[in-house]
Amino acid sequence: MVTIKDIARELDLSYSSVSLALNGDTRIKEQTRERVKSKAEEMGYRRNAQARALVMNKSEMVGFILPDIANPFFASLILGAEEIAFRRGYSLVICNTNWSSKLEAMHLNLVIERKIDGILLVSCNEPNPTLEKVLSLELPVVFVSSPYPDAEANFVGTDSEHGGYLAAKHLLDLGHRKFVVVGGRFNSEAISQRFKGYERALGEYGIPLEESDVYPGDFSVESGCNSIKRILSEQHAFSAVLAFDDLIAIGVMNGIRESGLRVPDDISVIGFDNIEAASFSGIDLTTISMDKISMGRLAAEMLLDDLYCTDKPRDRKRTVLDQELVVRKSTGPVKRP
Amino acid sequence: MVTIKDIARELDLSYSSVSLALNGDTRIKEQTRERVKSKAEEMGYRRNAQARALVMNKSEMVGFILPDIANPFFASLILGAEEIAFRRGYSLVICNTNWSSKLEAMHLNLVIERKIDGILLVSCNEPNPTLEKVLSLELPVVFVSSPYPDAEANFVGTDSEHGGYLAAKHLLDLGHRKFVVVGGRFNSEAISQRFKGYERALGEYGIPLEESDVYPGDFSVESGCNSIKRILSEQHAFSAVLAFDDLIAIGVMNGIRESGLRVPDDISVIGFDNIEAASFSGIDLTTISMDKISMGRLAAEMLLDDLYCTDKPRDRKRTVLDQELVVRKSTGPVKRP
DNA sequence: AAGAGAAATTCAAACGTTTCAATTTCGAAA
DNA sequence: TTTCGAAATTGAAACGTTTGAATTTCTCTT
Repeated sequence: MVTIKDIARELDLSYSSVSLALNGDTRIKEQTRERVKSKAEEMGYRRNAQARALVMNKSEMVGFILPDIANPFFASLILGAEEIAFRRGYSLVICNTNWSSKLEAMHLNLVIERKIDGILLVSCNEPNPTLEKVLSLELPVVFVSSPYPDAEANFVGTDSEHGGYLAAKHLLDLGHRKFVVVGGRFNSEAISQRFKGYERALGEYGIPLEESDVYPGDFSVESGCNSIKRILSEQHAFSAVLAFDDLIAIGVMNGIRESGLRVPDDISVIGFDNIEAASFSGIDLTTISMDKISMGRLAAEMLLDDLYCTDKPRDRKRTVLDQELVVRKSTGPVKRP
Repeated sequence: MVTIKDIARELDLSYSSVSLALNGDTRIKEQTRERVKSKAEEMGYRRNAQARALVMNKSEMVGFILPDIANPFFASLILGAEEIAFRRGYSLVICNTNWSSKLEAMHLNLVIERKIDGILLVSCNEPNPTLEKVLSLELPVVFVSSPYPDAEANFVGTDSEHGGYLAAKHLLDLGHRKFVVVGGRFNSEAISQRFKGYERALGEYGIPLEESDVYPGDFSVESGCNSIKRILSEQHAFSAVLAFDDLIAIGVMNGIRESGLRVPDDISVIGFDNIEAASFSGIDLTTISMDKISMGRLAAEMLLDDLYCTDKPRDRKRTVLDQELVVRKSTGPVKRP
């Protein structure tokens, strides 16, 4: 491997000169700088970011730890974050926790060892002592999409409670009065808040949400499909489904149709996130929409901004993005029997 | 930051002992090892992977460079690769090229500077001198999904030509004789091969594929939708659409339906990749299926295996995964007028 | 021709590890 | 007690940079 020393030897310069020249320091004579640069080019020199990071105490990498890379919602977040990170010379280290706080902890430790400069985190929000420890470090962390419950922490996302409210309100406006809630893990803060939003809307109509109306599961099409089939087999009386995300909602619609019922004629379904698939003709899912790519971008920007202003007492930042109801064909007025 | 030296001072040991102890070297007395480890724990020591990488000349990171993180096909590849990488102690650095060889080159340079140990690459296959240079390096590279045209290079993917053949053959078997091909960039090797597969199948029926039957575009729903609308407005005579991937195919179906026609009654559509959305009820896309997560896993395994066997003359490896036609409801027999 | 001042370059330490040869310590055999 | 070998520990260099202080080399002035 070609190093700075090799170039120095070749050019009969000290290696500090070479380093300075390569970094465009004007203390080095213009002509020498050029000589160094072209020699470096010629010899195929590539600077060693590790060595650089060691002495400069920053790696220009950030970690993005999230529950499920393949979930289109998170994939969009990554896309936005990667764009900004790359534009500012940073690389993204991606870690998939598969909704496990154990994996979340392992990944946190791993990226910290790697001396990444900051962390974007979609936490699965289970109690996690490692995360506590990390937050007490000097290392900047931005929570994305799902906020950190207690502590003051940087956050970019939406007002999930409000989103949940919007979703439930829409169904109520259509005349629905009996609901089931499908999917999700309740330890996730974003999900708890969505649920609270549902409850608030229903509360305005004096409708309680019983434990038995709620069917937890994974954030996947398969899980949504299985849940709704179980629900239908239980003869639960309901006219509308509140799904915690679009994948679940799509699964629910699959299940309903496979059971010989129609959406929305027999049952209305509303999702959450507005992933691309929600808009496909044939799916046409009513859902709560937000700009996921911007969310990723803003999160990365918030983190990187934090990295630039070193050692100043950083104050906590919060960015809450708009969201809105997108009405498609999966919801309709309740059928009066 | 707590370093090895701090522990050494605290315990009145040399820092080589501490290093050895921390790495579980048996030359250090059991008891000392334990003492060091618990002290490290107590002081909140985290080893510095940068420093380690510098001296060991390996970073235990691999780069994954690909065209579009948010495309579900690629997202699945990442998921599989991340799983294996993490399991073996490696981190994945993700880079999005947005189908631009310029970005591809920039990312290649960046990850090499970062001293990643190897590269997983879904190349956009445009001529790329930087890539040439990288391949001449000692650095292991595995091409994923889309092979490197000329050179002998590690590859994990499918036989795209065969896949293309299967797709076209299916439509021919259904009686279709007039086709349009929608989407994709032809510089991508995988796409060229799919196209060749189409041609071979049509060739068996003596049907030529004219330039005018082919509508290039992006790998996106939107692009597919726009293309088909243009095609329909041109009054092109055809009964079936060969789409280069599922997103395009879904867009095509959207466009067809929005134009008041039916799939497959009026026009049959076949995709490629079998992304999850293809199976959603309401989409039901006939497509060519392959195991994308396995593809990601195998690629990572191939790369990591290469990293372990250092300095042996590595021979080029190829893994070709099976693929199969999945018939759903987007294709049907041609309607005789 | 000397000296001042600026410009250009170099020195040397530092970043936090690993590693292997060298040294010290220890316990037991002679 | 001495000696020997094994066990345990240490020293020192190396990895490839950056950086501020120190030094050298110029270029003018006078």
